[in-house]
This record gives sequence, C-alpha cells and structure tokens, in this order.
Amino acid sequence: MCNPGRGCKPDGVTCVHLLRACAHLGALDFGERVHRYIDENGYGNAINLRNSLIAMYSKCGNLDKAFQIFQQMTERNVVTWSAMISGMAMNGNGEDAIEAFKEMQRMGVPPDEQTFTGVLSACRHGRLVDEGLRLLEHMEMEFGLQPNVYHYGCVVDVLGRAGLLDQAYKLINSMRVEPDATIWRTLLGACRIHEDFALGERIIGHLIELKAQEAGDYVLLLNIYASIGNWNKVADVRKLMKEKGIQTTPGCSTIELDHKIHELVVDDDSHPRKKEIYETLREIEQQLKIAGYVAEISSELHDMDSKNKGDALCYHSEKLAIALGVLSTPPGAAIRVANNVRICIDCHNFAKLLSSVYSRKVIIRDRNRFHHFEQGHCSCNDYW
DNA sequence: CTAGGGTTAG
Repeated sequence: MCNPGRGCKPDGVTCVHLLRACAHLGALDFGERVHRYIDENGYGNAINLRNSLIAMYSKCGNLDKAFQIFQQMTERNVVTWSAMISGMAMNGNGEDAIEAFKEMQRMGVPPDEQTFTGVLSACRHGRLVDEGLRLLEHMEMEFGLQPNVYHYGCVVDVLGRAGLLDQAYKLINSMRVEPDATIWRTLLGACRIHEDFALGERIIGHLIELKAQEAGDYVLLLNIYASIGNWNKVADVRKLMKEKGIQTTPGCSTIELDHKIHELVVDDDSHPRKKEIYETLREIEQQLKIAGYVAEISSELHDMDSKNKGDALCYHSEKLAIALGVLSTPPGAAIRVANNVRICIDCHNFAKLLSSVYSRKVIIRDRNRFHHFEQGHCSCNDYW
C-alpha cells in the first residue's frame, strides 16, 4: 500500500480516493486493507474518512460493518446520515432507512437533497407508496427543498409498480421540472409490468421526442411486445436497432479472489480456468436440479423453443462468476459478485437455491442494488 | 486535490 522507495506515503486524501474506487468496484478486500491503513496511521478520526468508509462498506454489500462504523462515531453530520440511509436503502433495509431518517431529525440534523435521494430510494426499493408520497410533500413544505427529477422518479416508480399508473402519469405532468427520458422510461417499465399498452405507446411518443436513439428505449419497447407475444413487432424493433447500429451492453460479472478482480462475460471462453469453471457449473446445476431447480425461460426475450432457451441461460456471466467462487473458496465461504446489468430471474433463482444447497451466503451487486442470498432466500423485495 | 445519491431495460 505504501511506496517507501520513492518516499511517497499515501495520506488521508489518497485514502478517500481509494475508498471511492473500492466502492465503485465492489472491492471489499482492498477496501478493508485501506481501512486498516487508515487506522494504523491515525487518519481515522477525520469525519470525511469515516463517511467514506460507511459508503465503501455499504456499496460492497457489508452493511453490518458500515453500521458498526456509524455507531462508533461520536459526531455525525448530514453526510454521515445520508451515507447510512443510502446504504440501508441499497441493501434492502427500507424500514431501517426511514427510521434513521426520523432519528437524524430528532438529533437536530436537517436533511438536504441528497438525504432525500437516499430515503426516497428506500421507498422505491421497499415499495412504500404512502411514505414516498408523504416524503415528497414534506421535502417542499417542511424543508423548503425543491425535488429534482430523480426525487420525482422514485415516487413515479413506486406508484407505477403499485399499478397506480394514472397517478404516476399525473405526477410527471405536475412536476416543476422538465421530465427527462429516464422518468418516462421508469413509467414505461411499470406499463410493461401491468401490461398497459395504450399508455406504454403514448410514453414511447414522449421518448422519441426526447432521445429516441438510446438502446434502453428499444429494449423496453421489445419487452412490451414480447410480453404480449407479438414476435413480429419484436422482430421489427430488432431490425430497426440493427439498422441504426444500436447495441445493448453485454452482461459482465466480477469476483475478487486473492486481491485480484476476475472479470467474466456472457458465454466466457477466455478465462484461463474456463474448463474448471464450466465443469463446476455443470456439477452445481446437477445438485440444484435435485433440489428442484428449473431453468426460468421467461426472462429471455427471444422467441426460441424451450430447449434452446434452457441452454442459452446456462452461461450468464453471474453464473460463471459464482462457479469460479465455488471452486476457488473454502466450503461455506461467502461469494461476492458484482454485475454490470440487472440480474435475470433465472440467475436469481439459481443463486437462491445455491445458497441453501451449498450453505453459502451469496451477495450479488447488480445494476440496481444488492441481493443477499442466504438459506434459500433473498433480501430483495422485487417480484421474484 | 478530499466525504453522502441515481432510476428503466438488456
């Protein structure tokens, strides 16, 4: 960690940067080394470093450790509270996040815009409709803070998922800020869940006006048509994407083993241990099938026959990373994987079952949030 | 030079 040969010793500022990098990568081991370095060098009393540690541990999925640091702090400012609230939200402890939000006010620390980002995220992840609406109102009336498009987006998401599509649409139109493409996409996602094609197509109109060239818009459009089984329209959209040269991001997972980050992609055939990985994966699948695992085919958007779907789903990068984790760590050790896209329902089932059959905690950070799998259950509140 | 947030979809 230190470079004595050049007489250049990392200081507190260096550590702040390092912790941010660890948080971004989900590199818990390295983050822990930075933590030890901070303590050994007496940097640990600086409030910005304690706050950075809370964020790092939260973003690496170790909420207990983040909370431990939080509890040991004698001085807590708005950043401390916001970091803790966001950490609870992203790790699936929505109720705790709201409790913490109330507690900070009892302690006389006024929330700011970023605190509301955290607590409204908690409402979104926890599906807390009334709480979300109430907070959005209090934000303006009680604290004089102008909600931004993300704050509104959380409440639109919560309303939409609850099936209150009209109310969500009205909220977007009543905003004092301009709706962006993302907030329309949020509502479009809800239209897909509740199969509201009329509103869905109206929203696509708004999206095309704003920035129609984004891959995500077309993917959502695909989802709507796929969920009603209109494969002709799906094919049309795919053709359009091809013509415009629009590509979707390939799935990619990372796992940290012996202080090294291993990166795996969908259908990876370039990893030096690919033979072992695929062997382990097949062995795991056999074990899981005995326990009742059935490949979930509905998460594929292609109109293939079931057999092909079953095969295609075997090689998602998170499964490869989990297999590498199983074969590289001692029995019972936790497996931590970071994913660049959202986990699919099949890999979610796979991890859930693996956590019970192999008696391992599996912690997956996806594009959205953390999934803590333990004894056949997941901490997440989503519909799977 | 430094601390807290981030949506939909694949």
